Amino acid sequence: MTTLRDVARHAGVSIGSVSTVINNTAPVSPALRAKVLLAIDELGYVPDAVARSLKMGRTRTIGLILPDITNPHFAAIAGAIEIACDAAGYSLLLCNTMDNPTKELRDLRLMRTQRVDGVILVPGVGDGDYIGELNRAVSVPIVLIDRTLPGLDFDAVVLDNRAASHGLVDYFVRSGHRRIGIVIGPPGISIAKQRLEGYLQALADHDIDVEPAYIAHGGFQPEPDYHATAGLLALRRRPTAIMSTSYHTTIGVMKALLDKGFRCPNDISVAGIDDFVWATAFSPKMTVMAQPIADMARHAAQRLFGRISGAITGPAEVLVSPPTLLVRESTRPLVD
Amino acid sequence: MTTLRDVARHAGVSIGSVSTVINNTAPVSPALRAKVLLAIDELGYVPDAVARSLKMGRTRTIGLILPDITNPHFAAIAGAIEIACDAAGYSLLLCNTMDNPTKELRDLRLMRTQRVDGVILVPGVGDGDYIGELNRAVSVPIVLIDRTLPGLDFDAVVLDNRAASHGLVDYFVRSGHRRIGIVIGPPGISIAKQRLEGYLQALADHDIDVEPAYIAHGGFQPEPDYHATAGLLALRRRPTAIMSTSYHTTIGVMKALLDKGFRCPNDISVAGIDDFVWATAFSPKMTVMAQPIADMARHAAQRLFGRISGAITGPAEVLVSPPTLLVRESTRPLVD
DNA sequence: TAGCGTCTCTGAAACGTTTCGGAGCAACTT
DNA sequence: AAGTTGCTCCGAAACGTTTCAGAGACGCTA
Repeated sequence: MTTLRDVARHAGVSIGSVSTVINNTAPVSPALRAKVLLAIDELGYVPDAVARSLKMGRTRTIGLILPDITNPHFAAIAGAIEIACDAAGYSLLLCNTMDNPTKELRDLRLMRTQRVDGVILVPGVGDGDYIGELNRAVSVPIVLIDRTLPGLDFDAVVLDNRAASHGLVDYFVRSGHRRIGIVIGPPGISIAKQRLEGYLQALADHDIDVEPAYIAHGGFQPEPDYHATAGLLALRRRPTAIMSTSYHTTIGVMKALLDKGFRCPNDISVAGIDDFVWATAFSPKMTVMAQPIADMARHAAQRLFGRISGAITGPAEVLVSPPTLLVRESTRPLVD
Repeated sequence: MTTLRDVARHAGVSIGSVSTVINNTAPVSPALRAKVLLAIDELGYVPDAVARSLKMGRTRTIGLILPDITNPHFAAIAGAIEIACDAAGYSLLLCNTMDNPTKELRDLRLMRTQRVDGVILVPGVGDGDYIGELNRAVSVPIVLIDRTLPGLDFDAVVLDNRAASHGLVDYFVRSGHRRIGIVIGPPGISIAKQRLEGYLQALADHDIDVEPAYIAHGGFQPEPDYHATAGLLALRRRPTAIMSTSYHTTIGVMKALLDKGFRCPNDISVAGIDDFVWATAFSPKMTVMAQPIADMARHAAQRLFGRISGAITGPAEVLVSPPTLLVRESTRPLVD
């Protein structure tokens, strides 16, 4: 590995001068610059970010901690953040928690030892203990995305989850449905809680009594949500419409319908939260509440960069993004 | 940020002793250990990986460069590699090339300045220039995954692409099809080339003449592959079966069928390469050649770790993994 | 008692940068 | 002619670790 010293020696100048040329942090004579550039080229010198980070006290790296990169929803977040990082000159350290609190804590600590300049975090189900650890664990700016945490003032950018499920219920009701089921995730996760609240509020707004059996708890995973849906379908008076509350949930729901022999939308209407490229490639094309996921991720990244640079100060802000209803073919008006 | 020095001072011992305790790299008295551990705890000291990396000459970080994390196929790779890294005590630096050679080169260089210990790379369409740069750009072990590069001896783990498309054609022929179309990606990418070869070879093996019009070139992206498929469907004597050669391609193909009013498999059979969770959640459930993607990724990671540690030496090896045919409902025997 | 291992621990050098006080020199001002 | 200013460039300190030669203390043997 060739170092600054090698370049300096080869060019016959001082180490400091080479550094100045590389970062052009001060005016230098054309002659010096030429000599240095030539030496760099001849030796194939590449600066050492590790040494640089040590000296500068910052790594130009941010950490991204999310539950599961395999989930297209989080992959979309990761993709948008990577682009933002690239544009801003940051590197990206990726961690997958698998919704495992222990792993999440480990990842958080990793961020600390790795001295990242900031963290973008999709928090999992953290108990009080976890939140304390979180506050302690990281001494750099954090911005939350997608999910949020109670009693924590971090910058955050999230979907208007209540509006999303409220809107879905509204749409169902407008189409004549009144027996509306929901497949929802674990209540420990903020979005599950909020999406359920939106559902309940919407029913109340439409003067529809809540039927507890219509609320099926899954796990935001295809498998448990499949079974949750199966439960809904086995009901004597089953719902005429089901709302799915996440990408993975939608897979579970649709799989259950297919396996149990229900046609969608003929026998039952389904709408979900989260859009995806293949939502229009198969039958039925899915009616969904789409979230501006790329924008949200971009915004989270910008906010983090602002915090890091000090351009943004002041109290934490949470940006709530509005969802968009995309009516397609998995839903239809209820005709008696 | 509290340092080793702070801990040492607080515990009333030398810096070196603290280091030895932390890494227990030499025997120390119980008393010393206790004092140090207490001080670490009281000060909330966290070791600085940057300084450590500088001193040790390695970062315990590997780089992952792939075309598009948003593509579930690559996301699956990333997920499996993250798990392997976590288990082996490595951090993961993620880069998205978007199949842009310029960006890919930039990412490669980033790996070098970041002093990662190794790189796992899904190479894009690189010309000769690129390969030279690649060799020069990185001085650490590289292992290729998914795609490969001509005239480059890096460790690699790839699918048996010829067998995958050959097997798909075999299956179609066994089902009575003889007019078999293919939607294929850009020939610059190794897997596109190999998958096309498998297709051609299989046709030859079955004594079926190649119909050039049945070979539709897309881009391994939903959009161009949609149009490529539309071209196939507009043929006077259109294929009775279409094989899709990637995840994104399958989306394009199925979307085209849906939009153009063809029912699958009734009007036309479709089978693809790459399985995905939602392949069984919608209609039709897709017949696919699945690849053992998680195993492949794990293997790539292990191979890289072995190269880094020096446990693996010798010439580059490429591991070719066999695909598995999963017959579902997007294909059916041809009845005349 | 002197010499010698053994066991702990200390202190300093080194990793590759950035940064900054100051040296050297030429061109001005007075 | 002496002093001042401005422009380049140099050299060394510092960032937080790891590592290693060696200092001290202790118990043993001869």
